[in-house]
Amino acid sequence: MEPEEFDSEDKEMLSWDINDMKLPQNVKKTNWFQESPDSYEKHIYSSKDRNAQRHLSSWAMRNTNNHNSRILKKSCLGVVVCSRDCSAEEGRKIYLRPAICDKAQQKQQRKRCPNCDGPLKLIPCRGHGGFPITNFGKHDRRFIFLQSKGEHDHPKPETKLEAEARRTMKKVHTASASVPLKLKESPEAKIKHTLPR
DNA sequence: CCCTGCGGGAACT
DNA sequence: AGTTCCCGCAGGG
Repeated sequence: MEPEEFDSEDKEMLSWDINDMKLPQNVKKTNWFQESPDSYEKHIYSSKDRNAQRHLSSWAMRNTNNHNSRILKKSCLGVVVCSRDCSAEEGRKIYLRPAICDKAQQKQQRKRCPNCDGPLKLIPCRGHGGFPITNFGKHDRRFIFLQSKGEHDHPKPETKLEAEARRTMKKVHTASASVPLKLKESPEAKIKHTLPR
């Protein structure tokens, strides 16, 4: 590394904070979208970047209200692991993506490890002074500013796509066996010609 | 079903 | 008054 001199614009690129009233507008090059910032990081993306728009992250992040419509805040939910710490082939561990909404999360807790069928366990994120990592995003004119605070202290869960794939997989599995199980619980649901689950 | 953003309200400082 | 968490709602996939 040569001691390069930073011109004022470069400094501007590095020194902004999501809370600044004025964010840099003369950005030369935006970052390619990076899915999973691990630690204290800041990125500037084009406002056209769909991934950046959704703040897509391999980490399971849940929206949290900071009563600031300009800045979106999200916090990390951690990762779901097998409580037996089992290993799949080649020593791979089970790192499931925590469900985002509470209802789905409770349902998820009752499920079992896809590998060894043991109980699952949720490891909360404590990477930001003992609290979950937070991500902040601000859409400003031509750019999207994303900033993460904290360093995840747990393994990374499956990506959203992997988690989705897992769910639809299961659906296929159960659909193949058109079973006459639980016929009892259907008080009002009559001849609803819909798919089970 | 589930994800995502929004915003009211409560609790705490 | 500022911040953070909890919860339900609406839009969309």
